[in-house]
Amino acid sequence: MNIHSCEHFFKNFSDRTRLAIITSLIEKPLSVNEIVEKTRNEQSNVSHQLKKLVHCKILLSERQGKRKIYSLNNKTISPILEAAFNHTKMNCQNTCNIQKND
Amino acid sequence: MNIHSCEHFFKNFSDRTRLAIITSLIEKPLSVNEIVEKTRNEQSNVSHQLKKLVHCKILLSERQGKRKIYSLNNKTISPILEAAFNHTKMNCQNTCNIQKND
DNA sequence: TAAACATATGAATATCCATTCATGTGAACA
DNA sequence: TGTTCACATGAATGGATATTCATATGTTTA
Repeated sequence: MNIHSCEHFFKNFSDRTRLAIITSLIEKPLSVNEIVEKTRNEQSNVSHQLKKLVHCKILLSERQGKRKIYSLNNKTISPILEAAFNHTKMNCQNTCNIQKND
Repeated sequence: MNIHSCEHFFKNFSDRTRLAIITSLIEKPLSVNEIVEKTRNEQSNVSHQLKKLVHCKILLSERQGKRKIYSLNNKTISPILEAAFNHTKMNCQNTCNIQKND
């Protein structure tokens, strides 16, 4: 097994803003403005990052009037988040950690 | 669920050299020199990246005489690679793709 | 214990990319 | 149809980090 450009896929998870966006969508789909408010990032920055996440189909988007609703591509993304969470829980207690309810 | 520094964990997978190192170890554990040869990267670069991978316990290491053998922390890492492979197979046919047998 | 082999490390730099700013596009509603 | 709301985009830049180079550390063997 060899890798060509899977790095592009993983790169989406390796940035604080994008991870914040991803986790903000775990509960339910949100509009851009809702993501902006929930993650407390600039709107243009959020849009830039959303574009990358959609490109790798980590997120799906759908227009609703003026708004654009983004959702997690749960079928394949949840297992990755689960697996990553499991790793950090077992190995990275206080270093690289995903925390609940903060 | 909110994220603190899981980005550091994922960052390990988001670099070509580190991904090459990781996949070079899927089949079996290897020494540094073997990884250098298999991935065709500079020895010092490989060492730098190995350090990061070990820090997040993505790899484990064990000294054998002069050599140091690195192995995948398979219990938790395999599921992540599997899940990522599954995502790219289903969604990123020609873009962000993990390919088998080069 | 000196030499050879194997790996690690620090500093320098070169590259990449997240973020910001300014502005553009698109949809709705008065 | 012009104004407001919602989101996207291009260019510029500042900061992070991969890579390289030179050298250090650690391990074995002659």
